[in-house]
Formats: sequence, structure tokens, C-alpha cells
Amino acid sequence: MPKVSEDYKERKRESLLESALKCFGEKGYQSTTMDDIVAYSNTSKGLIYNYFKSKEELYLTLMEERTNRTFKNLKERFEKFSTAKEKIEELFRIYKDKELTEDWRKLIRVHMEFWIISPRQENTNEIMSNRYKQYRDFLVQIIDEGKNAGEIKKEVQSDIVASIFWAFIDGTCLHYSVVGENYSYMEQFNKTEEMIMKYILTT
Amino acid sequence: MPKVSEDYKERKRESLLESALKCFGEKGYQSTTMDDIVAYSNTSKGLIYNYFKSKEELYLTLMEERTNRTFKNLKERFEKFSTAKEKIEELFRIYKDKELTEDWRKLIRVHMEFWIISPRQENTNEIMSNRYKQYRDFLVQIIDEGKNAGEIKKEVQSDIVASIFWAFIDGTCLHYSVVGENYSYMEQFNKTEEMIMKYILTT
Amino acid sequence: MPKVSEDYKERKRESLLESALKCFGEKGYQSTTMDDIVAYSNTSKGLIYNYFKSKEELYLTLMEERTNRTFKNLKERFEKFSTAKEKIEELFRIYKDKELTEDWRKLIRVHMEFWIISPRQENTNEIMSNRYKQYRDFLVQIIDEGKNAGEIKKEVQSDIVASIFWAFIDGTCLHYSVVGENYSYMEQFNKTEEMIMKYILTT
Amino acid sequence: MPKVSEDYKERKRESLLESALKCFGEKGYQSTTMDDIVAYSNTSKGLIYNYFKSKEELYLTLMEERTNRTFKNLKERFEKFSTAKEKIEELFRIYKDKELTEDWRKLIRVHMEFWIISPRQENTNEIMSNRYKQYRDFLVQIIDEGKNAGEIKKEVQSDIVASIFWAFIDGTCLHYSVVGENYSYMEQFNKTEEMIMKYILTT
DNA sequence: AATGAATGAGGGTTCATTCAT
DNA sequence: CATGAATGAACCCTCATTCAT
Repeated sequence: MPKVSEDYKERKRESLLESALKCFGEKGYQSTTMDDIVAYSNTSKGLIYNYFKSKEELYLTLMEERTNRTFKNLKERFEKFSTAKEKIEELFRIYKDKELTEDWRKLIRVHMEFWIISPRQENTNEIMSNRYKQYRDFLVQIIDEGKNAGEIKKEVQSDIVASIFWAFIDGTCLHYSVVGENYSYMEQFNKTEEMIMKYILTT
Repeated sequence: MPKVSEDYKERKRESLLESALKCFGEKGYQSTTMDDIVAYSNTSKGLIYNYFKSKEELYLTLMEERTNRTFKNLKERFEKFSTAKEKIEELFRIYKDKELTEDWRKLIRVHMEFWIISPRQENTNEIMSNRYKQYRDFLVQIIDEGKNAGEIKKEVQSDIVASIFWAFIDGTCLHYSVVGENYSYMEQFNKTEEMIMKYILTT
Repeated sequence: MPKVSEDYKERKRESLLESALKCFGEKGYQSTTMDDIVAYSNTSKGLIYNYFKSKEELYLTLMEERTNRTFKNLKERFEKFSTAKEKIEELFRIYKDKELTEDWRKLIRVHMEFWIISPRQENTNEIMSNRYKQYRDFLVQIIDEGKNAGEIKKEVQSDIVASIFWAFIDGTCLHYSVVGENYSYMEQFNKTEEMIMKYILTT
Repeated sequence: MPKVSEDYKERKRESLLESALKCFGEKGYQSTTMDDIVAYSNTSKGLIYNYFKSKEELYLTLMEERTNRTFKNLKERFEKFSTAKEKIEELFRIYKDKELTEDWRKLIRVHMEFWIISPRQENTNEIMSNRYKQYRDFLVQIIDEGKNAGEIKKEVQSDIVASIFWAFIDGTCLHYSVVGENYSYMEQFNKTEEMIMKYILTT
């Protein structure tokens, strides 16, 4: 029977991760110091080490949990749709609905940085490769369903198209996060959607 | 060994930049130490500071020169082509011709890292935004020429398509640099080319 | 060993300043390294930076506090005297009572060095000029009181004499700190006192 | 038979010392780099080491020669005077005739710095102590002559008064070099002269 | 559990000195 | 002779991590 409830600890942990995310978004992983996170989270240095055994672990945990949750949300969001067309439209809608704030641009950079850092460590490279495949296969499945339902042309190569889709998403987000204001974010999504749909749909 | 030719100094400088690039590719900008670069370039710590006044300047110079040179090469490569179709095919060819080596993946990451770091510094953000526009406008011009020549549909929005093109390129490179071996790099370029061409060409 | 009393921290701070003073006395400001101070104070490099954000700040703080305290002590010491003659005698006594140790000679040099360094920095020059005027005016006031009381000749120029007094003090200390043993420190103070008194007193 | 005349080398040497003096005046001994001196003297780094085997030697040589020359000039200047009174007046005149420029203030600081640095090295401390005695004894001799001639009171302690004189000189110069513009340099010399003369002269 | 003082390895940078040309 | 590129020890400072309280 702990002095402090499990629930409290969990909330503390979340709050630390939250703070870390903010700081990483501001300065990047390397440039963010533990002191930055301490300052932002209004706790103490020692406390962070009770929850995470190193800055790196904090970072990896943060990114791990974020990607998992995002992917989980993604899947849930799709349960209510039945046709492939609707699902793909929903996929685009996710990104078209984003609020184009500075905060989001920072978030993008945190994730992009993680992509880039990951191949430099034996461990994370594997994780990220799998993550990529997870996302790709998620879309592959949708496309395949579409093919079976006659919505999507049989000759479409599901994995290639899926891969192209995510490449476009990440490329666009990357550019937007750098260029900002003057980037034709929304128009690009609309046009790309049009182009891809025209390319794969039977009608 | 002073009183050395300008040529000698230029080569030294190049060699330092070369070494730095290698090291940044290996560990990233922040994690690369001046000692790493010293070790790799077989020189001494002090010497680097005769050529670049700080690690940051070395980095910025490196990235600046690389991007400039790349863009210049890009333009030159296109002089021998006359139609828009040929030019766009050439653009794809550049990337399809890349040797898919570990070295190139590292190179991609160096450039991606620079994209991400840039918004965190007043100065570089501007530079990178302009760089992006340079590349985009380069393609915009080609598309516009194509429209005038009747090769490309009048209703195509040049800037949006150009922007989509580069988003796809960078997204694909980013993913490839992380996923590596099992990434369907070549097929994606082929399909994307097909898709885009079908989308914009009149015939 | 955190959560430490303010008092503890204050003592730590004092002890660091103390150590720094010792080291500066030994080698001078520039030649003293942070490692010297660390070694002398039995702490760690990082800790010093918790209290002072740079070597320079440590130095300036040290000198600032020392001069302030000295001047404060000076003033207090004079409260119990009423006539100008007594006060001036007391002024001389301060210096005549000094123990002529190697430690004191080092201390002199630290202060002299600060005088000399100060004009090279925008900021400190102003401070030191004011310090000088503070000391001078302190004596000017005593002399003026003496004039009003009829102790000191009306025609004496207070500021000039005050300035001469401090010039003599610093000159003597400077020479003593260099020449050491064989310097006729005490006799000089006695004779100068005699000479100045004869020059300004009415009787 | 050297390729380059001895005369040329001597002038080069002088010019290097001259440049060093300028630089030391600007930044102080420690903060002046060999590069500073090279830049100021329009020569090369290697060349300096042909003339002086280290920065320290350059510094010591400079200070040595300057003090020697100054002392030599001092003595010569006095040959044309016969009475002690005239000589002491001349001594004061030397300082009263100084042009109160920023350059001179820098010069003072170079010399003061040398005083302070000297006790920290076995070698220079001895030199400076002797230098001090040289100057003191020079004045002692004048005073003694004055006593013999009946100009100066027999009971005056020559060495103490001489020492006081130089203490006053250096103290005044030190303060002037720091305080600058608003320092009553000239008036102090006048008054001090008056005071000392009154104190020692028989009439 | 929570704190934050303490640690010290390691990083970027400087600069006196050397020596090949 | 003169040059200035090259060297590397040494410096100041940062910051992830520890641990006494």
C-alpha cells in the first residue's frame, strides 16, 4: 500500500512526458537539458530520475508512447467507415483537419528528429522500421479491401501506393514545419487526394 | 609549412568540410565533436579554427555550400532538355539513378537534420525557406513552360504540383534513409512518376 | 545533499569567494584557473558555476563585495571620533596597524590589479572611478568639518589634499607589496602623517 | 657578414617592442596575444620568435629596456642643475609636463601591471626591488647634497622622504590612469610639491 | 517521496610555440 | 630571412547523473 496512489504517480509521469515533449519541441532532443524539463514541469531533478532512468529513456519512452497512441487512435477512427474510399478520405481528413499552429509545427519536428536519430542506434532503428511498416500495412489492408470490393483497380500495387502516401504525408509535414505560414499545406492535400484517388479508384 | 598556395588552402578547406560531412552523417551535428572531425581529417584541433570560426559556422558553411552546389548541378543538368516532359523525367531520373548505399542514407539524414534544426535559429529558417522556394519555383517554371507548349494541362496549378513533387521526394528519401534495405525506393519513384505524369500531361 | 539552509549556502558562497581571493592573490586574476580555485576550495568545478555564472562574475563579485565591506568598516570605525584631527589620525592608524605579512602583500596586489584591469572594461571603469570618489569625498568631508571647527586652515583645498592622501596610501601599498621586507613602511606613514598634519592643521 | 645589416635588425627589434608596448597598453600583458602584436607590427609570427624566444621574454625585455632608458634620461636631465631645490623642482616638472593623454594612461597601466606581476616570479621581483631602490637612492643623493649645502634641513630622513616621494608619484599616476578626465592631476602635483618643499627646505 | 547541491567527464575554443617552405 | 600553417595543451564552461538530507 504505497503512500502515494498509483493514479497520482501515473499522472505525474504523464506530466513529465508532456513537459519533455514541450521542451524537445522547443530546442530539439540534444539541446534540451534536464534542467529545462525540470523548470518546465515544476518538479525537481531527482524526481525525474525516479520515473526515467536517463534522459534517453525519457525520450524513447515519450516517442514510443506517442507513436503507439497515435496509431491506436488512427485505427479506432476508422472503425466506423466501411468502404475503402471513405477510409482513405478519412486518412486525408486527419491531416486536413490539423490546426496549423506553431505548436503543431514543433510537434512535427520532434517526430522528424526521432526518425533521423533512430538509425544511429541499433535499437531504435528496428523500432522505427517496424513502425513504418505498421503504418504502411494499415493502408495496404484498406487498399486490398478496396480491390476486393471493386472500388480500387486490381492492378494497383497496394504496398507501393501505401508507401507513396506516407512519403507524401511526411514530406509535406516536414516542409510545412520549416516553411510555415506561406506553405500551401491545405491545397497540397486536396490535390494529392484528387490525384491519388483518380489513380487508384475504378470509377 | 606556411606560405602555401591558395589552391592548397582551398583543398584543405574542402577536405575539412568533407570530413565534417562524414562525421555529421555518422552521429549527427550535435553528437559529432570537434575531436571526431579532427580524428577523421587527420589534422589538429587548432587548424580547423583557422578555417572556420566555430563548429556551428563549419556546419552552416558545409550545408550552405552543399545545397548551392546541388542546385547549381541541378540546373546545369537540365540545359540539354527542351520539353517539359523530358525535364520532369530527368528530375525523376536524378533520384532513380542514385546508388542506394549506406553512405547516401547518411547524407540524406544530414540534410534532413538541417531542415529540422533550421527553424530553431532565426537565421537559418529564412535561408531554408528560401531554399525550398528556389526548388519549388524551379519546377514551377518547367511546368509553366509545359503549359505554354501544350504539353501540360492548363488547369494544373503549377506551384501546388511542384510542391507536392518535392514533398514526395523528401518524404521518400526520409523513409528510405530510415527503413533502408527493405524500402521499395525504386518502385515508388516509378509509380509516382507515372501517377504525376498521368495527372498533368495532356496526352 | 539538497534542501539546504540559506545560511549554509551563504557560507558556501563566502568560502568560494574566500578561496578565489586566495588564488587571485597567488597568481593574479588571469593566471588563476577555475581548477586552481576548485582545488583550493575542495569543491567541484560545477559547483562554482551554481554560485557564479563565470570566472569574471566571480571576480567582479569578489572585488565588489570586498570594497563595499572595507568602505563600510571604514565609516563605522570613525563614528566614535569627533574632531577632524582624531579622524585623520585614525585614518593613518588603520594602515599603521596592518600586520606586514606576505598575505597582506598579496591582498594589495589583488586590489591593485583590479584598479588596473578596470579601465579596460566599459563597466568596471565607471565603478572604480566612483569608488575612488567615494573614498576621496569621505576624507573631504572630514577636512571640511575640520575647517569649520577651526582645526584646519581655511585655505587648504580639501579635495586636493584628500586626493593626495589616497595617492600616497596606494603608492605606498603598491611599493610595499613589491619591495616587501626592506621597505620602510611604518616610518613612511609616520613621516607622511607628520608632514600632512603640519601642512593642514592650524596649530 | 650578415645579409641584413645590424642596423636594420635593430630597428626591426625596436619596432617589435614598440608594437608590443602598444598592445600591452590596450589589453594588458595576459590578454594580449602574439597575434595581436603580429597584426599591429605588420610582421609574421615566426619573425617575432627570431628576436624574442617567448612572449614572456618579449615582455620582460620591453619593460627592462623602458625602465633603463627612463632612468638614464632622468639622470641626464639633471646634469644641468646644481642645487637640490632645482633638482627636486625638476623632478616634479617631469610629471607636471606630461601630456594627459589616453596614451599615457595606458602606458602607466603597463608599468603598474609590471609592478604587480613582478613579485609572482622569483626573477622579476628582485629586479623590481632594485629598480625601486635605484630610484629612491637617486633622490636620496639629491637630498643629501641639499643637506650638505644647507638647503635642506639636517633632520630630514633622506630615504624616508625619497620613498614618500615615489609613493606619491606612483599613487597619483595609478589613480589618474583609472579615473582619467576628472582627476586633479596637476593641482595635486603642485600642492604636493609645495608641501614637501615646505617640509624639507630650510628656508 | 522529493529535493537540489554536488560531481566531474567531456565539449568547444584559444593561443603560445614550432617548423616546413 | 620571413612566413603563417600546424600543433596540442590547457582553459572555461555545461550538463547528465547521483545521493545526502
